[in-house]
Amino acid sequence: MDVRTLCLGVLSMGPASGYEIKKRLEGPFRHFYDASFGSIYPALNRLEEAGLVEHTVEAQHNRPDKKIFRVTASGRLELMRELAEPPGEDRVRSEFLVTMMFADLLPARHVSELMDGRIALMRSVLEHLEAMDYPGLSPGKRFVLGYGIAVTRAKLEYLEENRHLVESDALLAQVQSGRAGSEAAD
Amino acid sequence: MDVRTLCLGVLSMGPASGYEIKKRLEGPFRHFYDASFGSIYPALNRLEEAGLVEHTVEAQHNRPDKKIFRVTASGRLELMRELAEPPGEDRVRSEFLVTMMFADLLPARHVSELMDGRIALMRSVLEHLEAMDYPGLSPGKRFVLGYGIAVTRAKLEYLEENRHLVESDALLAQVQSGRAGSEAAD
DNA sequence: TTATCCATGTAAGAAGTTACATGATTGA
DNA sequence: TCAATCATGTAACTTCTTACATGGATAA
Repeated sequence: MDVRTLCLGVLSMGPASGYEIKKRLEGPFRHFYDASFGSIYPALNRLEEAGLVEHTVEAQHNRPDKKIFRVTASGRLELMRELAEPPGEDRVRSEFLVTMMFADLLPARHVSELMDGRIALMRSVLEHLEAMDYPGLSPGKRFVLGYGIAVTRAKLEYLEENRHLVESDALLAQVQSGRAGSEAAD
Repeated sequence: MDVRTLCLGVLSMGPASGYEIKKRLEGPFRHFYDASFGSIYPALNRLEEAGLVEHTVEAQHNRPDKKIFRVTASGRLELMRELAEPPGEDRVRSEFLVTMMFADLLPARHVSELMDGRIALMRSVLEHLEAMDYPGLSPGKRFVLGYGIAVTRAKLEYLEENRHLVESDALLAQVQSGRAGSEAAD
């Protein structure tokens, strides 16, 4: 599964331009898949070459024409074929967690600031997700959205309840073992 | 932050060969960062060129020599510099969630099987993580491990309590609106 | 005045994966 | 007998990101 399939999927929910696809990916998708314009536009052109989507042109005022893409019949088949394949493993890359893993190498103040920022971020993500939950969502969207909400809540709770593990303990441990500043400072 | 930094971080917790680094990344790291041999070995060589790590050779029986890497003083400085930078956004790519988003395009039986597999996977991940939680972990490791456990539990609970959203409702909705098989069949 | 939104696209480059080469040992 | 473990490494390839090009309209 790649950006091509993702575009096919988004288009299966309704026609859209490349620009709109990108915007839609910033909705509930955002938290489990991302794509840039630089990958979406070429993906759409390749999908069209393969006959999986087609487009009509809509004129714009002082702007490049808008290309509205639609999935073709064979595009729908191809999407189902792709979705029927066993999904690959999740790929996660969190620089925040890597940083926390090595929190004892950083000044406690810095760790606290990171933690504040992270908690604020999780709160805003949560608000954002909760605001999307209106009646009329497809079952798939509702499921995935609920998943995002549940996971984000768990993260937020965990951060609030366990930040002390990396904020004070690490520094205290250093002080107590007399290593404070011996390697890190200056 | 890339595989180079990650290797530097792993090595800051103790000397290791490339092979061992890979194994260690399959511990608590696994769930928020991944790297293959094809990226680790070149990364180590580049780190060494830059003077951030150095290695000693350990002879093996009928095997390539084992190269044990250690972080140098400037390597530690570089690691701290990297960790001090604001962490980039999390990147997540979950084919499972994409598939669930479009669950209504798939046979309900298939969705159920996917769900069973996913729940089993989450359970084994959870067991695996819980088994790692022994006294003596660094605060950073404990924090990150607890995070993984909390998030995995939340996922597991959500899946168990909400799988019905994509297993029965979607199909029922199709049947009820008389669209069953009109597009998907044949 | 500066940034953001709209709108498409290309080109260069980064980063990483997969597959291969080599090969003995150990366990199922 | 087949797969996995240990052990390092390279090369080809895929995939995606970043930066650029274009440019009017609108909001801060």
